[in-house]
Amino acid sequence: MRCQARYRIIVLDNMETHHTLPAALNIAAVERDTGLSKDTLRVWERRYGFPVPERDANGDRLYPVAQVEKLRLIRRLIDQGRRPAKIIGASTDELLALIADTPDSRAAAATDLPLLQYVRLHRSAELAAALRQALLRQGLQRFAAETVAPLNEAIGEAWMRGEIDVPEEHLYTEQVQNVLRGAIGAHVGSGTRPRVLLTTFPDEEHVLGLLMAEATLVAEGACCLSLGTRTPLPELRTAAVDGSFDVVGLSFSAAYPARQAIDDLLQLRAMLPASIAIWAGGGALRGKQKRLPGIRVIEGLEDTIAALGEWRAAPRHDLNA
Amino acid sequence: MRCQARYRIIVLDNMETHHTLPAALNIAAVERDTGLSKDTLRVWERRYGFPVPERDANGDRLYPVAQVEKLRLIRRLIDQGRRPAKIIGASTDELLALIADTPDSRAAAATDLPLLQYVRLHRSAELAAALRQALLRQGLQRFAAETVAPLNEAIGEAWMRGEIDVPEEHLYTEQVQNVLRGAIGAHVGSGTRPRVLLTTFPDEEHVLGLLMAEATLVAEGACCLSLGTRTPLPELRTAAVDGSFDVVGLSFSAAYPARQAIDDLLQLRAMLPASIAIWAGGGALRGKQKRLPGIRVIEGLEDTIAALGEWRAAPRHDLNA
DNA sequence: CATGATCATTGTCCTGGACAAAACGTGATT
DNA sequence: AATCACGTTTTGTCCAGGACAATGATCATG
Repeated sequence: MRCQARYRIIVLDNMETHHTLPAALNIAAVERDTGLSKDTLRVWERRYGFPVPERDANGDRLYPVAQVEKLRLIRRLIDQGRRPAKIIGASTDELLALIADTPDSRAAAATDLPLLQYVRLHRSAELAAALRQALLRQGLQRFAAETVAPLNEAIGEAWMRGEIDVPEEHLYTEQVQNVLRGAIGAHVGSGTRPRVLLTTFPDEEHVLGLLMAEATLVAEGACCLSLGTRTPLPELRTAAVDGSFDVVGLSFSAAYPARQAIDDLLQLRAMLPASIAIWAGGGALRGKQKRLPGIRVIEGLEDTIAALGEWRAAPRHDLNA
Repeated sequence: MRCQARYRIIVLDNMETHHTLPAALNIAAVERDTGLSKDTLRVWERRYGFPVPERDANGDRLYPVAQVEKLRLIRRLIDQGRRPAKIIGASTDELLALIADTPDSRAAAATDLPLLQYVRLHRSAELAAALRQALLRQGLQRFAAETVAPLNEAIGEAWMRGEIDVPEEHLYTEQVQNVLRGAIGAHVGSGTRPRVLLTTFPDEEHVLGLLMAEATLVAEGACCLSLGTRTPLPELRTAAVDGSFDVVGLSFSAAYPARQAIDDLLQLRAMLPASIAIWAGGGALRGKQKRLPGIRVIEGLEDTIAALGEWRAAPRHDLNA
């Protein structure tokens, strides 16, 4: 089977066998590293003349690392809203210039956050200590809203501008998870209402938004159960109904296509009984409330508390359950 | 763009619009839900005559949920070592019988674990409380080795046997993460040696093995930095060298192809200076020590402590760094 | 029994064509 | 100025069917 070896890399030894770096990646590895599907990579080659990979003895594509780097830059710019045809012909340097030209100067201001510097410099111990200190000082709720949320945004923007890379983002996510999960675990609070089931749709893998929501809700005395990311819709329905939950909460990162988020939410709405509320929040849903009948759009972390208040103030819920 | 809607589902309204369930999934959704690639799905249809999806107005495949269910069963059996041609013609009931026939009767014994029952019954609060209690009773290290590890295995086997589903596994993973990460965060211990960089390769997304390793190491006074899952090799190299780590630790679930694990590890070994040790553990590597020169294979959690002892007893490390 | 050669199975990659959904641009309307 | 409606262009995914190498299975030999 040709691709059973899912991470096949061709190594070209230059002089010695020490410190060899992979010189070319097969199409599956490029798909993983850039997030561009194999079909997209092939159709770009056909249409725009880039990338133009080498071929191995069998005629399979082999992408030099330089081209993969450029693909990564292009991917970033497309995520910012640019279109492939406009940028794919540019040189690597021009692409870097485009990325640096992001008019979002707020990012530069946010750069002053000392915590962001810890991320940049890989100071994980200091980062963890500072996060924990902020948690103690602010309490769980304000910690999520006033420390983690802005930091999240600053990291996202730094990522867009290419100022941080995979390891920095991973490190950040790990440390925040450690702190948030520890704090969430400390709040036992079972048996209270409402009972909220938290998760994301199958194509959404970002976990921090979910954890922040859970932290906020738990701090307000709700009884939360998180299924983590990527729960298939039918399973989500079963879990919500069988567990007699009051609310299903969904989190969407800004990268999630808004249109798909709306479709998926309406689909879920049709699958769940009306007695179960649906709350949905995150970047993909800003200002989409009117298009989502039967769904409470959460506009930011503070709004979570408002939604909770509304639910508790609502005339009647089956309290005999 | 045809697949920009990555989670397109065709809903057939039977009578009312309430409680509609998706009747058929497009090929991308099936790929996500079953883990079988689009190419594999198409080639199976060509070769074995299953699955045989409907077609939409455009000629695109639409897989009825019944066929997706069967595909999931087939996938499970293949993961157990069966071959597609032998089982793809069987009926759903016959497949279920095959799964139930797993000779692994240890799973039945492990079923008695009370914690596993909490997972089965979605008793998340009780599960969390029991985990926390076990942690307090046993301490972090024994908790990882004597509670989490066996539970992990039992869950894995129950999954293979089809006794638990996506939400149960997610719920379990979430709760264990909450407890483990809280405990890991409590150990500060920076500045000690060795400095260990923990992560997984890009195709490995299971996080629990990594967390268990981190818990064990942290409890022994190592200075751990986890990058979470899926770190690309070049970035891993950079992070390890720039952060002047003594050890890079990799975790492999049992589902990771052993051959690929070996290739990837040797590749990493060639990329890192000899002064940085590589430790690798997890199901995919049982008994593979001899094929991996320059890599310390960790045979189980207890062996982690042994490896740590060996490292500390080794004649000389650059202590002036 | 272990080991090596032969054969069958199987997953991935290839080419080149097609199409619908999203983005864009334009002009009319509030 | 915004907002909306509409035609045009761009773009990502899907399709068919052929090919091949890596893996597993089978069988012969030491």
